[in-house]
Amino acid sequence: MSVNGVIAAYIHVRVMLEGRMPARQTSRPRARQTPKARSYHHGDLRRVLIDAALQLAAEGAEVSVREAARRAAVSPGAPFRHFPNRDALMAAVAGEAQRRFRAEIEGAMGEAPVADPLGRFRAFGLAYLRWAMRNPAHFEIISTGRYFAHGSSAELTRDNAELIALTERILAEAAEQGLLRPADLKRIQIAGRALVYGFARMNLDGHFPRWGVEEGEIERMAEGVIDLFIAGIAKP
Amino acid sequence: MSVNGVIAAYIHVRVMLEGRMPARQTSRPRARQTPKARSYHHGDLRRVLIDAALQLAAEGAEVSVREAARRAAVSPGAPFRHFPNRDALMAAVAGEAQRRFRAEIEGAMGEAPVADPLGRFRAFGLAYLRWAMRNPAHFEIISTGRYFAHGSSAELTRDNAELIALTERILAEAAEQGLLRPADLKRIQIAGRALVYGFARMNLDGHFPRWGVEEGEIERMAEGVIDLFIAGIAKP
DNA sequence: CCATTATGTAATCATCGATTACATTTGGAG
DNA sequence: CTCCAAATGTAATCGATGATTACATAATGG
Repeated sequence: MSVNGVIAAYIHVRVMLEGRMPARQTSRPRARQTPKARSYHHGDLRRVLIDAALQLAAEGAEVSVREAARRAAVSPGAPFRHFPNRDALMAAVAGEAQRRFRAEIEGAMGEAPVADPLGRFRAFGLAYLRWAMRNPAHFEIISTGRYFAHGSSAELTRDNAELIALTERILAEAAEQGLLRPADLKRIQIAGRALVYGFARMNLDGHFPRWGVEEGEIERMAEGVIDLFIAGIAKP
Repeated sequence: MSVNGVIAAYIHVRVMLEGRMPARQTSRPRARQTPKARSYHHGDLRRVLIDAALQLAAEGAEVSVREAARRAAVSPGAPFRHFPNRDALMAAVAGEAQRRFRAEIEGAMGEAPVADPLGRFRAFGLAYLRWAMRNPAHFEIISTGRYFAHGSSAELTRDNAELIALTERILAEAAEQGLLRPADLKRIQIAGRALVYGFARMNLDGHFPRWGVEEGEIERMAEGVIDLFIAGIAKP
């Protein structure tokens, strides 16, 4: 094993152990021709940290700053150059997850007929639940507010308000077209949201086994629950 | 300052810093006449730890084994004589909280007229939500399954199953009396639970500010949401 | 070209859950 | 009553984590 090999192995071990990438370049202090080669500065560490944290969450692992740093092959203190604390990182992660959530829902809404408010309402609920059940860790992060202070992610707040406004418009249309039994619209809106949120969280929090609902039945049950609710608010 | 004074001050500092209560008795190695005086053995540390943890949760603080030990004036390792790990402590805490939750709900149900299934269903939902909103930290612990492995608290599992069976009976009675629109009972049951669970968690997770619902309106909104749901499943 | 700023590293702290070896108490067998 | 074993608490220690500080290196713009 050459001297460089030994050094490389040493670096590898350190990377395995702690994820640190020593500043030492094996040769040529300035490798101009390969700007992609990891240099002392990372490139876009902020972005990479968010992605690493998202992936950690998706794997069901606990999101720790150090682990994200390890995956970015960077020292444990480096993330704090981009986020004042762990919560700020989580807020950024939540912002990204919420963006995807909103995109998914709005995509599904685009396929529902504009002229059918209750159909759109149903599509909203279904898209909401499908995403929540297929991205449980991300849904947890954006909904719980346990990982960072409320409102510390402007993106999350904005996208959330947008989704609330969307259901508000849909229900208003349904009411205008005389599709609803008489009831306070805000109450319907909140009840509907509580229903899907509660269903998503029952899944997330592992309640369904004790309700005797098998894994494969959950999506069908979600549909049934939404339909039950809509039948309850719709004019007979 | 006397020598004993110095020792007392030293002890005090250690208690302040780490919450440890040294075994050293200022005199009389065996104080028979006061069995309550803290001796080397604690008496019922297990119980005290659970209560300390419950109180920590109620204060909104993070529940840590060390902090519970501090409050019990015991060394950081002592709790592990009673709980194999942190999760086991949390499971015991959850068991205790769930016991209170069930007692509260069954108490409220006792006041509802037996002959009115839908009224009992409504009372169940209201009691559920009231307790959840007035004991947010306890509700969080018993519902989330984030603090300990599923099913590691037999008490929690049993009480939970009991509550599920209760709503099942109530709905069956309602159906027998012809009070319900035709629908799958299990679907109604799960939808109802998702509704109240979702509402409770929206409150817990701080969603209501962004829905424009003030603190004082929440209980009224809870009532409205439950009534909306019942009106939806009841035969017109 | 150089200085200012941005970004990463190294070293260090306090806290936490957990484990181990040791100390003290308690309770039962003889 | 005595003595020993089991139960229970203490002390010391480990590894992981979030966080902070001083320092090193790169990037940028006048």
